[in-house]
Amino acid sequence: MSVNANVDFSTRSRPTMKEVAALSGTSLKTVSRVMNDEGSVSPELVKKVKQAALSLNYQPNFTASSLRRSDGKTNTIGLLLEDVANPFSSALQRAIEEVARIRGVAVLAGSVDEDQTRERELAAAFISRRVDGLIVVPAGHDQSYLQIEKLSGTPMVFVDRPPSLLDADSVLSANHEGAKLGVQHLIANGHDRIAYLGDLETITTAANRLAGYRDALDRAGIDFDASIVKQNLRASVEAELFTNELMASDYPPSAIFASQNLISIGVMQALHRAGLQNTIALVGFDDIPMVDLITPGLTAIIQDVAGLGKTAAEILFNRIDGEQLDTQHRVLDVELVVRGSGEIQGPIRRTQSK
Amino acid sequence: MSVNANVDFSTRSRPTMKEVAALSGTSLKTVSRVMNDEGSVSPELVKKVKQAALSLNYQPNFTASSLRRSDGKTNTIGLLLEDVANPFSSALQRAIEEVARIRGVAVLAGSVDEDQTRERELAAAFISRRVDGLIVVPAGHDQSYLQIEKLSGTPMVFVDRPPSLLDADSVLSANHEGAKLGVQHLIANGHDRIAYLGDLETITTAANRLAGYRDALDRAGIDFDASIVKQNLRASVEAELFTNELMASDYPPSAIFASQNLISIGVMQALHRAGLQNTIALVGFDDIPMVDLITPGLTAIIQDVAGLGKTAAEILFNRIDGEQLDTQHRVLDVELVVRGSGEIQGPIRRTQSK
DNA sequence: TCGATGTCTGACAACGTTGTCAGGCAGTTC
DNA sequence: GAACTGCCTGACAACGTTGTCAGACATCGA
Repeated sequence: MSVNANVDFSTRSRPTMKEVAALSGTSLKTVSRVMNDEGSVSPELVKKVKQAALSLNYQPNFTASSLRRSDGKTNTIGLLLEDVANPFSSALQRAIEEVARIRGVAVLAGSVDEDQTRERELAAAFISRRVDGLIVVPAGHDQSYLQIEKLSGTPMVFVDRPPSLLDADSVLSANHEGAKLGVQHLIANGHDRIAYLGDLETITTAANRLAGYRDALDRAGIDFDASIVKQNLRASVEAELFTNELMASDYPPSAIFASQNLISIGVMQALHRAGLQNTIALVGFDDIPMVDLITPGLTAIIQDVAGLGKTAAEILFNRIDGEQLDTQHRVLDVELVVRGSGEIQGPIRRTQSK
Repeated sequence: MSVNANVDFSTRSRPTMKEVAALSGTSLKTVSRVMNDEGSVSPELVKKVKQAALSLNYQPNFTASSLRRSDGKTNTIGLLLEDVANPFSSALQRAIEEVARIRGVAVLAGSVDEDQTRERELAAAFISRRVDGLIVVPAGHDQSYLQIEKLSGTPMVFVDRPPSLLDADSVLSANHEGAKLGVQHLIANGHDRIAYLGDLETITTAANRLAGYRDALDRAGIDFDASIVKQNLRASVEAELFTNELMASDYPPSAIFASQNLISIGVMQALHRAGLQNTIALVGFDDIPMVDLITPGLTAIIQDVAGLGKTAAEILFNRIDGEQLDTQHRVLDVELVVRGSGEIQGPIRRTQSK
């Protein structure tokens, strides 16, 4: 029984342990032991089995293995992202992949597109594949459908937005604080008429940022003026148009706070086209890639996206390892990065800072 | 035997068909039939089974199912990308996801980071999970390790770069043609001293772009000058530094061709800092997000990234469906987008075009 | 009334692997 | 030489599902 049997791979289906056992003249179980480096196999047999496996080009079937193993782990996790193509989601995915890779865990990722139905479908697709855990940027406002799944033992961590109607771990950015910080920065630079351009108001993150904006105004004794606040802007173009409206109005603001990067882009576009980029101050939430080619640079509140992903992954893997902690709620600091657009002076002279 | 039995989920492990069968007073096989909508089950039984499944919150185990099913499909594909976080990769991922979603196929994605070892490890990780197919942006220069896998029946499609030492489908952009087009555009605008700043020369794509550059020069009768050609630039900063060097040299070029977006950014940064952005012409390969905020805008050769992903996914799924075609080699057109930086006139007056 | 036909159902084996257990064998101890 | 130990090996069942097949039952036609 030669180990170097000439095998025609082209007609062969994928070999199994059974075939490796037959070729090496040993039993299925011994092959399994060798493949899992169990150590209780004599060196000669190990060698024979490995040769046979090599000559058949045996590839272990991890799905069969995880079905049988007592831990039942698939070494696969699922990611529900807003849109894998947007920079926030893909940076998150990358950070999570980094942690997963060290543990030999593969990552299933999918885009939810702010659609509740897709969120549920994707979650179901991942669950039916028995992922060891889920990391979710929720779109809908009801994650109770995951309750039973969580009780069935699938750990899950929410990122960027908290879960609704479900008690589960979350890792968020300091949205309220960040927006407050940005608006206070504008106030400190002499502005008291600051527009707010925001995302879909149903997104918790967006709501928190608006609250931060209001908080900053309150503390400075500035009245909230609904006429210079616009939410539910879904694209750069919408932000651009509203900025144009603002600038054409009787009493335009001297500064703008943009709650999100697509909105910052729209505002910048409008200001540049109107030649107002050095007149109207702007602070944006979220960074924009390559923003330093533009003058003035965008003063921005920057999230630690990699930190969000890494933290979420670490919590998830701790849970997967069986750690029993109370529900975790982490909030990561954001940072104000000064680049010029936020330091354009407003009409009011003050020495106050922070 | 009530179907509405009160079950304590918190201590329960995930229910199986067996339990659903027990609760509904029928057999395992009948449950299976109901779950797969096989139709040959009487309406009353269907109802009973569905109620039992619902009350236990039964979730099918797709991995067990695919182990047993005769087609053996996991309805999962694997993506080997350069880096899930870069815009090219994530746009590709998104386009592929779009096609996969329609078929109920989930997507495993991982970053290879131009590292051969990671490429092989990731491929092995996906193969051991028995993906139905692979889409690969190869990093190494030897994909022969996938030969046996391909013969074992796993379809695979290469994107952006062709496979080496392996006969397999590929979907590429017209890199040679695109670079040629860009350089010819500069020549048509009066330039005859055009620098070339390029990526790692070992990447096929980069090599093809350099060849396109040389081709355009040849056709215009311009000599190749190695002193204004620099390859292996791995970051924007390196491109920026080399641009500075070029501009400080005795005989600086009047135009630059940047073979890739990170390089374009570096060049733009250098030109802006030196105040030369309206003096030195620039054409870049690949688009840059939000490039229209910068003046002059970047004239660029733009790839149809979504098209690459969609085409690759379609070829892959055709193979998965068992289609037996010759190896496919698709090349997608690229487009020259005029935005200003490439139309800065050079020293030579010509009326020649194309 | 009988066999033939069709519809629905369940027992059983199987997918590729690992957990459990018992058995064979050599070495050690009394 | 019997009893014990430890090491190595393989038979068997099991993970959760689906393919195969045969059986139960009802219906139909002659």
